[in-house]
Amino acid sequence: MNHFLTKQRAILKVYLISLIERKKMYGLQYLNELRETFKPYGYVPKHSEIYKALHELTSEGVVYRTRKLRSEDKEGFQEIIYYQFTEKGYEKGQLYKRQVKTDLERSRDIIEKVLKDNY
Amino acid sequence: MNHFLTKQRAILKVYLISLIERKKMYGLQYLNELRETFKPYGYVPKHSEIYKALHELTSEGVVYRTRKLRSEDKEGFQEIIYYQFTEKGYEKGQLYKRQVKTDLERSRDIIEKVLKDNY
DNA sequence: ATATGAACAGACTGTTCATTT
DNA sequence: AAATGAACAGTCTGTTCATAT
Repeated sequence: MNHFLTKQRAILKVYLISLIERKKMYGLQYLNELRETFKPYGYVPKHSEIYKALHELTSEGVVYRTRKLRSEDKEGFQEIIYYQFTEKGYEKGQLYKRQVKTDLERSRDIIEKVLKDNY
Repeated sequence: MNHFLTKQRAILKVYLISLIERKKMYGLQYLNELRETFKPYGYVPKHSEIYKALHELTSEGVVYRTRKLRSEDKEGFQEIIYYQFTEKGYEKGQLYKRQVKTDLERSRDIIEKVLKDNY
């Protein structure tokens, strides 16, 4: 494993864990949240990335999915999928976040060093 | 162009430009320098990355190559390739560094935000 | 073993297509 | 149009192979 800067997938997963801590949401809601989050930085997450991140958290046993039918006024029934922590999910999520934190700090240190060394 | 964190190729090119500003060197010398630089961060640049970065700087007209024969005591003649700025190379290099600086600062801001938002 | 380079493979991310309501 | 998902394509990086001294 060669380390450079933190991968975007890891960062998205950290945000998703934090969001799931607060509120049970579904895919496109997370997408919109995260697009708002990164708007000032010119980074626009793609929907496939969010879904892949959610799928990973699911297969890693951090969260589980519940299908629900969204009954809207006009439209019919649209199936949406909510995510929440499994029994051990919260702890697993915290562990993952801690690991990524170390990686983020290392990345920040690298960037600081690059700026210091070259400018 | 979607922006997330700065790519390692860009960072290596910035370091190479800075190194070429100071001293005319050849490929594996840059590699060793950069391995020392990133040693504390667990990142070990690969030789192919350095060569690709040098090739890019060459085809972008920032540097040019000069072949020299290294006559060592025991060994025979090993051809090595030195890099130095073209006529407009220094300026081009500075321009590139400025562009990457903006990107590095944005990346640092993103990482700071991720740390602030999730921990 | 040092030095350079290219070919190939794998990982990561983005774009497009498919399906349903 | 909103929502989910998968397939496919492109890019970036790492590993391996080739060549020469």
